[in-house]
Amino acid sequence: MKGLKPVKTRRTSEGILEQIKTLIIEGQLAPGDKLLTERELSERLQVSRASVREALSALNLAGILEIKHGEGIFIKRPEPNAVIEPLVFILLLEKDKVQNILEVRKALEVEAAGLAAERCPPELLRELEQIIEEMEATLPQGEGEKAAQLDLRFHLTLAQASCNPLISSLMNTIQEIIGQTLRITRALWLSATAGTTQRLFEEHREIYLAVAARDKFRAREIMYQHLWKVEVELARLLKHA
Amino acid sequence: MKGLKPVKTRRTSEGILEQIKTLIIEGQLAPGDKLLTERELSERLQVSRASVREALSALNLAGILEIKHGEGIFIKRPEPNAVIEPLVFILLLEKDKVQNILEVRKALEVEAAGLAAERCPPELLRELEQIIEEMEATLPQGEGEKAAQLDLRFHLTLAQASCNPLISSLMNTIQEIIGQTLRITRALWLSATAGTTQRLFEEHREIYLAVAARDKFRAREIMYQHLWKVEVELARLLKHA
DNA sequence: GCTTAAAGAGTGGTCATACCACCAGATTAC
DNA sequence: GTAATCTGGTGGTATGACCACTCTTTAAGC
Repeated sequence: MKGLKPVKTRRTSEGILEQIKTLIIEGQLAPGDKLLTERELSERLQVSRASVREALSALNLAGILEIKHGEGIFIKRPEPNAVIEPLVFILLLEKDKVQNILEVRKALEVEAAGLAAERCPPELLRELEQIIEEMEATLPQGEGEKAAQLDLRFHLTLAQASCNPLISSLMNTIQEIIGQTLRITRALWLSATAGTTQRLFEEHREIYLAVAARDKFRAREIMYQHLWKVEVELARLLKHA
Repeated sequence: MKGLKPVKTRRTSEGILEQIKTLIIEGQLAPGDKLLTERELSERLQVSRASVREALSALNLAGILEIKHGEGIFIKRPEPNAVIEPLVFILLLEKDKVQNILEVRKALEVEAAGLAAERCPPELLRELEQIIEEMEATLPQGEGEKAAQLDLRFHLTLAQASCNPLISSLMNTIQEIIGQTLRITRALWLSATAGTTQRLFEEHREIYLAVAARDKFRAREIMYQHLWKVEVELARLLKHA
């Protein structure tokens, strides 16, 4: 029967943390709020303090709670970091699955490009223009730290210009994961992209111009082609690494 | 200084779980392996069993360990589901922002359609074909439970056909969240989609045909148009709800 | 009367011990 | 030879004690 899941909550600590999560999801606890103390939870739930601590420890690792020694336990504002750590852990163990995360990134970036073309506020459009100008100014220097920084700035600003905070958060998360886990030495990457700086710049500029022209289909198409080429190149590098 | 993070490991249980994770990342512990017992860990690490249990509880929630009462503690094979739970939590907290979730779904579905056109295995292509046939057979019945089930099956099978387990898992999750959180009564939805069943069917069929023809750009384009219309319609409904 | 230091209360953190419940393997009985 | 029982080892939970941190209150000194 689809939709039914095996009953898996069986440890006392699991029951405790499910209740706490439910309170948060239902809005009865909001970020910044203080949770009951360990002793109060223990009393209310009729369980030992050790079981309560196990549940709180798990929620702490999951980034849901912030525990302050001598002060109390506070609800954390959910942030991408809560998703990053498990993802990084998986990617560290299954490095060949980087391709999967790159495809998710491509999906989100193409959508962001289209939405940015629809919604980009003027100040972010100016910021994109400025990034493109800086990219052009650094062309004679070839690849380097500066070019990489500008590339990242461009993509993250575009995600922000989508005016969808979920996409923006996911993009921030994914870019950080990719940055942390790709096992490509800088020299290898730089040698691989040698001669393509001009092309990358032109593609970035075309994305910007499509966004500026409010042409969402063109923005999507160019971003798709741009990232498809990047994926192909990275797949080639990974195969020979 | 970029790359440096505040030293945050300070609780005994945090130190324990970091060591266990390091053993796994370095390959000294592999999925399926049995971890030392709680009492052994307590002895080796010179900490109490309660601290060990706190660490293990956290790793259990994170999907890294599998704890079997009376048997032992085993290393789990990492799976995308470990990522899903924190992501689901974030999505559930921002469920009021359904529009944002729908845009993330559109991004993933369009990418899945393109990848499915490239990679769809024959058995899934046959399954898609069968779903399309069942859709055609139920057309005279109009909207209903059957049509909704077929719609969901179509989209989830397409996600599976992308051969990207991350996309597939995310899609499963997002569909479930959308199903849980959309504040649209069934009657309202059915009345809103009255007269569009034929169009929805035709769009699904065109997506299938594009996938069958291995035309990834067309698959992407039709999926994009399909979901864009759904989003527009839902936005209209939400505004009047 | 104001400032500073100490005390107190409440909080989270860790530990030791005891006992329960589950599981797999070994042993015994038929 | 097979099934039932026993045993030892495992995870699960509880209780109580004490430590360390933080904030508030109170008292002492100027």
